[in-house]
Amino acid sequence: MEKLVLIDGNSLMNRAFYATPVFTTKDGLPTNGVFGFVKLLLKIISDKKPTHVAVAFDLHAPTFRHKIYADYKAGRKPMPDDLRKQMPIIKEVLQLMNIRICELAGHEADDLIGTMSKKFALQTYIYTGDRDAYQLVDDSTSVCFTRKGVSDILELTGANFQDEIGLTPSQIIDLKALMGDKSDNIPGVAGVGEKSALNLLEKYTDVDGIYAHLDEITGALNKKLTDGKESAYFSKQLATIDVHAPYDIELAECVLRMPFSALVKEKFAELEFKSLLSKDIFTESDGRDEAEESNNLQLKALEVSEILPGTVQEGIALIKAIKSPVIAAYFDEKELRVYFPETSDGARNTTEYVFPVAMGLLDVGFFDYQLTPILQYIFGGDKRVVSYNAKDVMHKLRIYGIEHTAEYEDVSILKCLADGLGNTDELTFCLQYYSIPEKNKAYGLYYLYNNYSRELRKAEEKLYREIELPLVRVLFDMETQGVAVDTNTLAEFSVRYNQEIQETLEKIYNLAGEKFNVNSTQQLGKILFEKLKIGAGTKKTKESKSYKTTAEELEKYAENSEIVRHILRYRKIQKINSTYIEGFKPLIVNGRVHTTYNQSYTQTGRLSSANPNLQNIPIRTPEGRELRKLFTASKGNVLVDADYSQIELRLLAHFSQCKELIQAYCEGKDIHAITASQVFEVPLEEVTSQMRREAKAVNFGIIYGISAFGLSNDLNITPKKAKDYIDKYFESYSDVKKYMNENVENATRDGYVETLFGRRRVINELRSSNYNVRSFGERAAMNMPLQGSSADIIKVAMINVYNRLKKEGLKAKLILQVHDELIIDAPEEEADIAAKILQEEMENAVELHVPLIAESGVGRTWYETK
DNA sequence: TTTGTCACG
DNA sequence: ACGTACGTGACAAAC
Repeated sequence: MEKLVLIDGNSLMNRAFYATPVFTTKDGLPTNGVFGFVKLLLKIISDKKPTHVAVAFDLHAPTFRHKIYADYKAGRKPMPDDLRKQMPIIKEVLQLMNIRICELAGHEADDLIGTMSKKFALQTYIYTGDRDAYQLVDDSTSVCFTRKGVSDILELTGANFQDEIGLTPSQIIDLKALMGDKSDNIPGVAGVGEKSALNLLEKYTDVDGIYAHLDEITGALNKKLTDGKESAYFSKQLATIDVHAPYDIELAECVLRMPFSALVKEKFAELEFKSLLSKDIFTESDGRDEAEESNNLQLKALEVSEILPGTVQEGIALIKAIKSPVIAAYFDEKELRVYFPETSDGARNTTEYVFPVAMGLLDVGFFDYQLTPILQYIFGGDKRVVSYNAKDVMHKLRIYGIEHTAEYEDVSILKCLADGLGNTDELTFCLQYYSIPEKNKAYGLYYLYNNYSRELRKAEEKLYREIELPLVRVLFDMETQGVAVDTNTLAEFSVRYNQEIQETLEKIYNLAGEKFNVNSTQQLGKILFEKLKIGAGTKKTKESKSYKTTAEELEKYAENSEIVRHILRYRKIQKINSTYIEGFKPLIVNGRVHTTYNQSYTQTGRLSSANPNLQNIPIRTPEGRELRKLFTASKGNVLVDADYSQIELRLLAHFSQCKELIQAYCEGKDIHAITASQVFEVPLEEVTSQMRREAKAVNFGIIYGISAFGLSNDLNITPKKAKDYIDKYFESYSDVKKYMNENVENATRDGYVETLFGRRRVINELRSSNYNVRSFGERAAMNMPLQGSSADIIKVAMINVYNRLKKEGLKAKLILQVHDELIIDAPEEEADIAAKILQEEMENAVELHVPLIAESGVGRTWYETK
């Protein structure tokens, strides 16, 4: 059967660009958008097997919509530079592929697609990330809408459209006519949003129907519709895709010719699309590259063999017979998938085994009880098991009561070390990137494990084996242990805060003369600056409607305005209540909260903490700090806490080899006071607390990759004055200046920076032609070695503390990490030894040119440890 | 899903 | 002439 695929080139390039990690060729040309687009195109071809393909693009020229509406798409952000550069490349690739490109001055890609879909009478699939195309769906035309970047595709057909969307295709136009479209700057009817638009369409079918029955609609909505009638019809006109565009094209021009010529392969090689070269989509080459052949073989889909519960004994036998020391195991709610590289007779295994999981046993566990022995054999032995997130797997096994003695490999962590970017990707995304069939998840894990392992340099290998992998178990135990919460105090706080929130709201409503949602920055801005006119206010952007209402901004009016004082108070207690009181309640299990540490997310090597985030519990204000009373030691225990003193500044002294700083730290001097004395040119004895405070801000600024504007903002001084401070600082500490300059220089040359232990972060921004983007890259380059080395060091300390507590047979357990702080939950009689261990291991985690100092405290609650 | 705000190191 | 401090996560509103 003949099938036509029509692609919205601009839309999918945009999606692909944002969904694909940034990477460039050796020459610094960004290619991620082209790569993502080509991947998607190949996937579409293999999924749909079309006989005809065309890709439509927008042209820059104004369209007929601009002619009737000058502001059409006004205010839309311009295409990012890095994407714009890729548009000619994709067109060149398409030309080489002999795929028809469609463009027409005065019309958008949508119009050409609509026109072709109506003109050609064959089954048609439209691929786009733009919902406008929904209106084109009919019995022979489907719209395939890309979601989550491009990884997920929603196919809307004439048959399922109504069920999926709740409207008919033509009602999509009416919907837009009513609610407008911000991104295209289509006005719609003022005051009508999605909700009322949907209601209206359900009752009256379309815009004509609504206006024919306007008398049945009452109240404010009637007025809005009456006032907005003209705008509604005008918007409808703008929203309607022109399916009769004057575009002269024959179906024969769109024939898809496969395989692609060797020129396409050459182009892919030039663009460094290595994973695409092995694909079976090119004309026969002269067979010169044997390695490519074998690579191709490896990437072909494996057989998938299902082991059903009835034959579970076979499954067990299979697992027991595995020879390979390394096996890959993937499992989720639906299935357990296993791959091992070597069969029992020593041949390369080409089968992936699947154990379907019976559903409907969700309470006890989603594993069919028959799977338990299989999991036990996999994870209870002495194999190395490859997984994507080992800690997560360990938790699942813990919940289902399976002993897990296996060693783990963690592909997510490997990936993050290998590519020097924080890892935000899911396993399925990584598989796509390497053209591994989605169904071969276990084989994919094994492939990725090998692939990323090979990519690691010595330093990263060491980081992985000696720090990240051992840390997985430490974090697993910390998460499992959890932190005790004083639920009585929590209940008291809850009552108190809810009461004060109500009282404060009353006062705000009274002073405002009306009720409104104080949480809404939009409403708040209007009340303060338009109704009450407490001052001019600051608009966030030039033409934006909304005023800035940050605490910093409102403070300016607080002295003269009672309502502002109440609002600031409301903000503060509402934040505390929603995040740290009400927000915590659902996360308490048996009186404890169990955070989840993400080990492969940040760009610097730090951990992050979520559900709940225990790394941002208030401390900076006395009132917020009270919340730390909620976090207590277990019964009969105390909390032992230690935090590094100025670890990042010490690392700066170490890296820069700055004599003055090193000496100051070796002698245990007050570094901020010394900085103050240098910057303000006064003897040390005459440094005031104000001067010390400002010098402290300068020191922080240095760590962040200082700028005069940043510092001036922080200290509320002029940029000029801030620049003086910085100049004075660098005059006094010229080694620091030299270090920072060299650091940025090297980073710009190499494209990455490194920590003490060789953890890399790739910073593509350094090569941007945009000043702001580049400046950001430079600051990040200055900061990462400091923040990242600190993260490396505390990880070492955590592993050492963990091992020592174990070795010395103590009951004390590590329970929290807050970047430069560790907390142990210890029986009272172990408090002293735990504190000693903590301090020793933190201070001796690594040897630097300056001493590392950790200061410890003990208390019943987190509040008391300081 | 994105934006604004605010909590931490 | 531009518009920023570095790194995170949670909540509520708005899109």
